[in-house]
Amino acid sequence: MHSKNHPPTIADVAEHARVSIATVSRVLNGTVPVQAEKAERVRLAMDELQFVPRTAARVLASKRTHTIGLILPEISGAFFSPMLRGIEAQAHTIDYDLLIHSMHATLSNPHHSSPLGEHNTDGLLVFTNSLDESQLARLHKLNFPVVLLHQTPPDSLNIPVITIENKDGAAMLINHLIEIHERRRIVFLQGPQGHEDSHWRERGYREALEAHQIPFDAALIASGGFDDEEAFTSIQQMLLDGIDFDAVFAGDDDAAAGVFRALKLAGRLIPQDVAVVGFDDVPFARYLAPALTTVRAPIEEVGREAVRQVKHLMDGEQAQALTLMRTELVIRESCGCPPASSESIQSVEFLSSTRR
Amino acid sequence: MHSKNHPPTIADVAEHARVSIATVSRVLNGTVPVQAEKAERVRLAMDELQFVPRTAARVLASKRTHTIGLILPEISGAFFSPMLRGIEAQAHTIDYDLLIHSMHATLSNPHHSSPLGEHNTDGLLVFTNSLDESQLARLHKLNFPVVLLHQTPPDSLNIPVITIENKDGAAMLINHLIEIHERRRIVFLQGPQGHEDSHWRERGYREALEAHQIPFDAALIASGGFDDEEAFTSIQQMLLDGIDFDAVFAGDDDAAAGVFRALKLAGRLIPQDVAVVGFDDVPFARYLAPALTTVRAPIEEVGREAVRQVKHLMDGEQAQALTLMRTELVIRESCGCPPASSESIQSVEFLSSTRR
DNA sequence: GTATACTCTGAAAACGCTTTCAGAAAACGC
DNA sequence: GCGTTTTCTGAAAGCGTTTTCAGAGTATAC
Repeated sequence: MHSKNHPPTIADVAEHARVSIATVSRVLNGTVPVQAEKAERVRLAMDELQFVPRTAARVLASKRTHTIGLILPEISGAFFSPMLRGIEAQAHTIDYDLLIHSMHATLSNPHHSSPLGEHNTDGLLVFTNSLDESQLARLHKLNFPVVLLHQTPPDSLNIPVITIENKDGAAMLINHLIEIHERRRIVFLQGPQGHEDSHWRERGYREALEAHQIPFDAALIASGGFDDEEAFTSIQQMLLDGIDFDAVFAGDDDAAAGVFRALKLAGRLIPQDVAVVGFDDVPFARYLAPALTTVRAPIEEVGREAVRQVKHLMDGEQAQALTLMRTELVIRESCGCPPASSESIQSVEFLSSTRR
Repeated sequence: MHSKNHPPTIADVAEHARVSIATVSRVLNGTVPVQAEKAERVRLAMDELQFVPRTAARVLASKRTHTIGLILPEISGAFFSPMLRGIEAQAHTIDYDLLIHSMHATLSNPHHSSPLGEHNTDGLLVFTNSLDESQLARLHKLNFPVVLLHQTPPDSLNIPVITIENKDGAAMLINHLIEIHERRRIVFLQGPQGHEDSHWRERGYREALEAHQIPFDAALIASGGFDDEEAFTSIQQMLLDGIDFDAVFAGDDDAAAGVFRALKLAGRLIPQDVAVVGFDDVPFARYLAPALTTVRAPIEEVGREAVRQVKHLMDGEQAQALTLMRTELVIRESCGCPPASSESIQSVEFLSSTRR
């Protein structure tokens, strides 16, 4: 027989089904109607031969990769998982593959040509701090579908952005700290250099201060890097420097965890001595003790939306220039509020009904 | 000029550099020496034309995709991020792309042909509970490079596995609970159905019990799903059922978090009333209160090693049939131990030197 | 019953690379 | 100097699909 040990190609299927390869291709893609009987023969042949079309050949011929690329600076932090989850889920729904590329090494070794880009993917999701302006400009000039995550594009380029209401979220947090808990000396821990989320959170922080006539004090600003270790070190240093503060806005939840550790190690009570708030509401935020007051960012939804927008672009449609997702204050205990009433009532009822 | 609006191909470069396309290909891949002067011309032309080789064409011609596929059941939990980090980093180091595919939707819709596999990737990393036996068998028969993560293959197939010392880790935990903290009624929260890590952890749990002549009590086994919500519900139910226990081995750290919540809600003190231990030592484990005693699994290293092994396979070499990574007991406070002495000493010193 | 319009089909031309093959040129051995 | 290697190079043949093009039937309109 023709049982070569090569995997079957479309030609084998065609021969087996006594049709042309064009017809096989057509039933494969459903592009054009095929006579029912022949279509059945083809389907049968594909089954028998265990035919799986070669992606590369398809891509080469059709010029579409059916793949979305995701570029991020590095894979770390509690933030990352929900976001990828959203992206992957949505990509899957629209039947696209997902190619992931982190820049951690590439930056140091720039000659290492990035394989992501206009020929491996139909569209790109670019997380903040991953690509520099010139690279973005090049892709944009090529009219290549790109969507930015948590990063507004350089002025000249109108690349769609998905991001969240950082400023409002931060302001809500700081307002709460000032108005409800009467904090005045609030530390802000900045995120990584040039990180836009951090920029806007700081903006919200400053505006909230200003709105309450609290003068801005540069001594209360430090670097947290959206990372618990860095935040830990920063707070330790502030303590060492004898800087006086009664609250910390940690920049994000990961950093908040580091703040918790530094404060506890130093014997400061949270929230009595120092209130601490984070940002993102990552899964573990509720599990810090005291439970972390933070701002809920719809991380997973950001991922989904990004895929939706890049799909528009890939389909040649218009995409939304800016998608700004609402954030929501999540009050727990690290700000000084009592445990959520619903939970405690439930707790009491639960206890009374179970303790015999 | 010949400034078509199509992106440049190897032919354009060849023309520009006045050489044949074969020569261009050769300097591109460095397969065969090329006269220095010509090579330079080619490189120049590539630069000027901003030439980027089409991956699909390369793949089709060379039959190698330079891509590793990762298949997992779903993207969730704190465990996921470090693992992906390891995989991505190592893939990057050996200059491979990474294609990610989660099965969450595919399972419900099996006709949705999985695009990962023998034609999109040169090798596959398969996380536990992602592919069924028949699919594994097919890939194995094709001699396709596959490495399993946290899952031993069906008997007949000798597919390399990377996993961790679950049984020993669990036993260490239980021994500690019994010997140091004199716990006798230890709950075990199982992971997802058919999850091998869970199986071995239970094995370790049972053996440790047996070694101390503590009878196994089926009432102390419940489902935790490696997930905080599920663990929360399970413990709540046990409390409701009036089951008596003095410790919980949560199956993994995510579940441990859920256990914490259920216990606190019910007013049980950790570790006084109930000791709690987890497994994995995910980043947030140290931030639970009390800090979680757990077992450190080298998650990131598992990812790296998996890529190394699949690389061997892809290179036609032999791979290690079983890679069993050592786990390590991480004693913190949720078992009943005092805060780590090194930390508290440091803390005291720190305090005394900073408090003026 | 013929002209016109559809519907379906196969041949063949891309798609943009890698790789084989054989030849030209240069280097070497004696 | 004249064969014999060795080194480099270009022509051309794939790789396995999709897609265009034109043609063969078949249905529809009159």
